Amino acid sequence: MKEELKDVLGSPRNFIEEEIENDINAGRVTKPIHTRFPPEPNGYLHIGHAKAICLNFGIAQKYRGKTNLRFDDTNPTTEDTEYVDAIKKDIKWLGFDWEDREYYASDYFEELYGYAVKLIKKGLAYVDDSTADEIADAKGTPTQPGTLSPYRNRTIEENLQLFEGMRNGEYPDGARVLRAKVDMSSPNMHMRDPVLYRIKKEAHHRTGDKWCIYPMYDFAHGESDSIEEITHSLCSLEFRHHRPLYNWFIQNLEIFPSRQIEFARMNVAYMITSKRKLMRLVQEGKVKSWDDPRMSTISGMRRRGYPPAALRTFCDKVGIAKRENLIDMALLESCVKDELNKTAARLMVVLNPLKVTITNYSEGHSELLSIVNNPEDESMGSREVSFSHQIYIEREDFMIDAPKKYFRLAPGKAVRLKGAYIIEYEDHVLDQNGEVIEVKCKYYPDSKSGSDTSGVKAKGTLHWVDQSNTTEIQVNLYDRIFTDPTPDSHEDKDFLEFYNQDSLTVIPTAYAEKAICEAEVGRGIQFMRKGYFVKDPDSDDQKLIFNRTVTMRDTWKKLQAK
RNA sequence: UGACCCAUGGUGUAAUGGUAACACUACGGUUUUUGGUACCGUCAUUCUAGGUUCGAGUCCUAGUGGGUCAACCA
Repeated sequence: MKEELKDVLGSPRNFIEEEIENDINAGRVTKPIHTRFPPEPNGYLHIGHAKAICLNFGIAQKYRGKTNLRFDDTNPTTEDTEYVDAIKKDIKWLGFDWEDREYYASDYFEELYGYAVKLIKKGLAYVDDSTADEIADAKGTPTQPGTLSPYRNRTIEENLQLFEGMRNGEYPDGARVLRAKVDMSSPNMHMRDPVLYRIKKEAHHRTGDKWCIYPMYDFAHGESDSIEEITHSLCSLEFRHHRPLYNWFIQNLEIFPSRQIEFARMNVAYMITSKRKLMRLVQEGKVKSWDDPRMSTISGMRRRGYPPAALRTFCDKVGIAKRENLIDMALLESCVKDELNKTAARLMVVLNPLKVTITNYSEGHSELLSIVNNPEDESMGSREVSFSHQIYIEREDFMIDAPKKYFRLAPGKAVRLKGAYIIEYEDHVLDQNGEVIEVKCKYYPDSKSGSDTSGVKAKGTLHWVDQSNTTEIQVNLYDRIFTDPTPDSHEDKDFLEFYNQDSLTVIPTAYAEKAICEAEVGRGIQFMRKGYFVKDPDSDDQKLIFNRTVTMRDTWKKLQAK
């Protein structure tokens, strides 16, 4: 193992890789590194899962090992096949492949049952007839030891018979449980005779009615790791206290010694990862669906337009450690912008239009101008954009009384129209309310983009759309969904009190250049000077809808604020 | 009133006993037919107090602060 990985060993990027390399170097692992991603199919994947997915698949990739997808489906009450499909879709979209290793803890129910029998036979497990409350009471508290169950000393034969009776459905739900016989006075609550099996006469999404007893997490998860010969089982910090139990099972069952390593889960400012709270946003109508672009679900971020590559570099840049953290959203957005800057085609869309008439450009005439699609990537070619006597510019790009640092259109000023000509202010028209409804300009015919001989200087460049040749689109402007970076950390307040009422602004009609008709769902586009956008899957031939992924960096806005 | 984990710039991560690095943010500046991008610059006596050592962010002790653990959830 050590020889085969010689080239990747020696530069661990975090404490987990360090531990893995220690294990390899010390000869504690003799097979290729094997990790797993173990979601429970009872909800949709979110940003936190993305981190776990990148970690598990990333480490296996680095050390030339494998990663299993394993559904931790041991609780039929909450789990469903619907989630299985959604989870698989999300992982694939993120760019990872579990190949043929799609496993289910429920596939191991028979084997797990055998393990339980083995523990009983070793005198290390017993059937307990106590009620849930009685068991909880006898458990003690972190500062006080628990007391022994009156059923703790049943004979092996009796336990075997009772456990079989549980499996055969002879007792009602909750009548008995199987518990491990560990240590009721351990300072670690998880070692105080943890429950291994409970009776639940419920249909399971995969095994149907075959079972009426189901294993608990501690018994199912670690043993599944062993069955799959997972070398390193990575989980979050709250499972630290489960580790002694995890190892106790391995030792007493004499099975493959998987190793559990815990890391701090990632918290991102303004994002929540509680399944229950995410569900409330949907149920209480704060968002439209699980994949609403404001949701921190993977499906939400996909619809928002975050490229999978950006999510991967984000998870990578965040790093792995064991301390509490709150990641600045700006880091996520920086990864998104960086990816989109390289890959997104540029287009001009006017969100809030203001008519501009080019007085010296003959009415009825029009021409096609060629504009490059992405200055960062020549291979993306160029497109034709039509130009004529009347165009739209952004309302905010014209001011009657402009401050000195304003580089846009204003009385006495000239600006460059991106890919077209330089125009200069002549006059403007107001309506009865004093609102500007039109600006009249002259253009410099010899200032055409790429062959400018006019010598006219224009400090600013504006995006624009030819009025006679536009496509109308709907634009959804998204902002952060909460007004507080950690909405669920306030003991005295419900997290929904921090719901951002302005998290969605709909622009029913924006004017886009024709090329927008070629936009594809999932492929980010830059609306020049306005931000990155992506076509929403609800679009159809009648109506094109675009979601704002993220805004451009705006130094003018900052300047203005001062 | 127990056990366990953690503590490095505004944020996140690194430095593996040899004189604090990288990224994001913020703030300056250069370039620019996107006020975008790119590029340059500025921003830390490593929670506190002792100790070990020629030398401590790193090891030891105590304190302080934060987190986790008492579901027939995962």
